[in-house]
Amino acid sequence: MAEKKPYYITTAIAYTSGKPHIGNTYEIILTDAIARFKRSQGYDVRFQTGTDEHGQKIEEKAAAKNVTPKQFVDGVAAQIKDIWDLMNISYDKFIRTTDADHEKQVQKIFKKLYEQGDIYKGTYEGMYCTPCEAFWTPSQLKDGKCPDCGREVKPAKEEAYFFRMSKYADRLLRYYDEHPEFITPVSRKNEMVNNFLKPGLQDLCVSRTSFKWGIPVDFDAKHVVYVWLDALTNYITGLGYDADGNSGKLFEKYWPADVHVIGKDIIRFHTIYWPIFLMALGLPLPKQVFGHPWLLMDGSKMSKSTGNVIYADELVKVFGVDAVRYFVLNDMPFDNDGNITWELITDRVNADLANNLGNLVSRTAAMSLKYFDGVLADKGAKEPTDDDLRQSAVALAGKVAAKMDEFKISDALGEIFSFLRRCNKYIDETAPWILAKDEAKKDRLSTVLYNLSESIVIAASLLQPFLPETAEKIAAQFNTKLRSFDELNVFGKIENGSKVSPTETHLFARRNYKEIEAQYEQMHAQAAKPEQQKQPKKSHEPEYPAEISIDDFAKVRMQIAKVVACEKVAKSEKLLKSTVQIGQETRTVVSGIAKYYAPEDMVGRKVVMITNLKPAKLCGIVSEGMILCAENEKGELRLLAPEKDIEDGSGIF
RNA sequence: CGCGGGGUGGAGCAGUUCGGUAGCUCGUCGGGCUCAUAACCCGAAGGUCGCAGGUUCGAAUCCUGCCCCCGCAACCA
Repeated sequence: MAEKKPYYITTAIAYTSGKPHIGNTYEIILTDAIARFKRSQGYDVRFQTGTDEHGQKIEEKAAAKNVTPKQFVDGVAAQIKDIWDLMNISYDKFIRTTDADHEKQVQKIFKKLYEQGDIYKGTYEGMYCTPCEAFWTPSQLKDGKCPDCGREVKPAKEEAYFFRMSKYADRLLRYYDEHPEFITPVSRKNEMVNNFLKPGLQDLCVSRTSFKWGIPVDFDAKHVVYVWLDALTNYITGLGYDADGNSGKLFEKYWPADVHVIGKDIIRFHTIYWPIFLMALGLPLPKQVFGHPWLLMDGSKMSKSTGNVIYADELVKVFGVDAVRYFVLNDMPFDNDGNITWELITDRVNADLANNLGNLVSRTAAMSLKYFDGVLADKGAKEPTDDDLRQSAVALAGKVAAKMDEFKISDALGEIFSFLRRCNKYIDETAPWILAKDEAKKDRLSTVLYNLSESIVIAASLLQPFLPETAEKIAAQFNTKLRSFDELNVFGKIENGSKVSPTETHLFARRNYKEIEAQYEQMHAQAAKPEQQKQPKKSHEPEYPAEISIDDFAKVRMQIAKVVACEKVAKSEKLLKSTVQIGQETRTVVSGIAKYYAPEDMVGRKVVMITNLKPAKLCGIVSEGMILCAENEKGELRLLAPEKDIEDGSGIF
C-alpha cells in the first residue's frame, strides 16, 4: 500500500477572552470540512486548533473577575473546547499557549533568535497607546493620536526586544512571487505588498514589560514574549518542534503546513511576520494561508455590545449540529462576508436539507419498503434516462474535489445538492408508483429504486465532510458504509439483496419561522425578538432585574440641571458637550443626542440629570453626569423636562 | 482626502481577472404528480447590473467623477 500523503491544516487559535460566537465558530467548521474531505481523499491529515491565552486583556479580565489569569483561561478554554466538540470537530490536537511544552519552546525560540542576532535589545522611544499596548513613531500618529484606536498617546521610553524584519523582506517578496497560491484569496496579497512590504517593514517589537501574563523571556525576567510570537509558533510547537534541533517525528512528517485557515483580519500576521519568523528559524514556510471572510449577523458584525450575537450552541439547540454546519458552510461566499439571520437559516434548512435531501431519502426508502420490503436489487432493466443519472453520480466526486481544491466550499455543496435535485427529478421521470401498478414492470421498478439508493449513498459519502452525522445516518438506513473518495467513480456497489430500514425520524424536520421565533424567545426571554433586529440595530436593551428595592433607587441622585452652554463634540456624530448649572455648581456633561438636538436648542433648557454617576471620559472629555432621555424602538430620543419650571439643583424623588 | 469591503429581478448570492445573448437558490404566480416532510417535477412573471459621463462595433465587466451602505477605529453616561 502506498504511503499516505501527509496534510497539515490548522485554524487560528482562539483568543480566550470570552465565549466564541457563531462567527468565530465558522472558522473551525470550515477547517473541519476541509480536513475531513482531505481524509476521505486518503491524506494522512493532521488538524490542529487550540487557544491563545496570554496578553494584557486576559490579565485585566481575570482581575475584574477576581480570579487568576490561569483560572480564567482554563474556564474559557474548556468552554471553547466544548463548542468545538459540540460541532463535531475532528481535530487531532488542541493546543493551548499555556501548555508547558509550548511555553518552553517559545522561550527557546526567543533565545535562539536573540543569539543569532535577529532579535536585539533596544529602547523604544515613542508614543505609547496604553489600550493598544502599542508604540508608535511620531510619523505614524494620526492627529497626534493612536493610528489604531484614535486615543491619546503619551511619550514613553521602554526597554524592549526587537525583531529585524526588514532583513527578510526581499526574501518574503520573492516567496510571494514564486508561490502565487500562498495568500488566498489573491486579492489580499496586493494589500499586504502595497501596505506593508513596499513602504518598508518596520522592525517588530517582540517583548512587553507592561504586563506579566505572558511567557517570560528566560534570560531577562522583566520581559514577556509579545503575544504574536507566542501565538504563531503554536503551529510548530504543537508538532513537537524543538529549537535545539531535537524535533519529534510529527514535526518531520507534517511541517510545513499545507494550509493555515485564518480570518481575514489576521492575514498580515500570517503572511508577513510568521513567514519571517520561520525564515529566521531556518524552517520551510507554510504552503498556503487561506484568509476567510466573516459571518455577519443581519449585515453587521456580531458583538456583545450591539447585542446581536448568536452562539453556535443556541443554533444547535434549535436546528441541530449538521444544519448549523451546513448553513455556515453553504452561505459563506468565498471572499465576501456572509450573512446569518434566524430567518435565513430556517429557509436554508427547509429548502435544502428537509425538502431536497431529507425528503429524497425518505421517499426512496418508503418506496423500497412498500414495493419490495426494503430489499434492493439491480435487475438490469435499464432505460436511457438512467444513463444521465449514473453519469452525474460518478462525475460528482471530481466536481466536488475541484471546488474543494480552491476552498470553494459553498460551490462544492452546490454540486452535491444539484445532484440531489437530479435524483428527485429522476423519480418524476420514472414514476415508480406507476411502475408498481404493473406486475410486468417489477424489474424496472426494482432497478429504479436501486439506482436511486445507489445515488443517495454516493451523495451521502460526499456529504460526510460537511454533514458527518447525517451522512452516517443515511448509510445506516441503507445498511451500507460510506465510501472513500476513490470508490466514488463506480456506480453499483450496493449488493443486491441489501435491505433498507424504515425511516424512523426524518433527517431534518421542516420548520416554520414562527416556531423558531418562539423557541428563540424562550431561550432569550429578555432579549430582543428576531424581527426587531432590523430597526434598532445599535440599540441594546439593558437587562433589568425583575424588581429592585427602594434602597437601590435611593442610590441614584437625580437633579434638575440648566444647560448654560452647549457645543458639538468635533469628530463625533452623536455627542454634544454641555455645560450645566445645578444650583451653585457647574458641570460638564457629554450626551449622545446630537442627532436629535442642536447645540442651540439645548441652551436654556432644564433637563433631568443623574448627578452622582461616576465621571467618564468620552472622546477625551470628562462627562460628570448623565442627562436623561426617553428612547423609542427606532432609537429616537426625547429629553425629559420638568412639567413646569423649577429651580435648577432641585432633587428628583 | 484615515484604511478596507460592497451596491446585480422581492430575499440571499454568482458572474467583473482575459468586455460579446444576465445566471443560481429561495420567494411569488400557473400547471403536473401523489412515492414523500403542504414535499417533488414542469413552466412563467419579475433586472435601466447604485448614478453620470467616457473608451468600444459591443460594457455588469475597462477608464473618470459622484452617491449610498457596511466593517475597522471612535462612540451612545
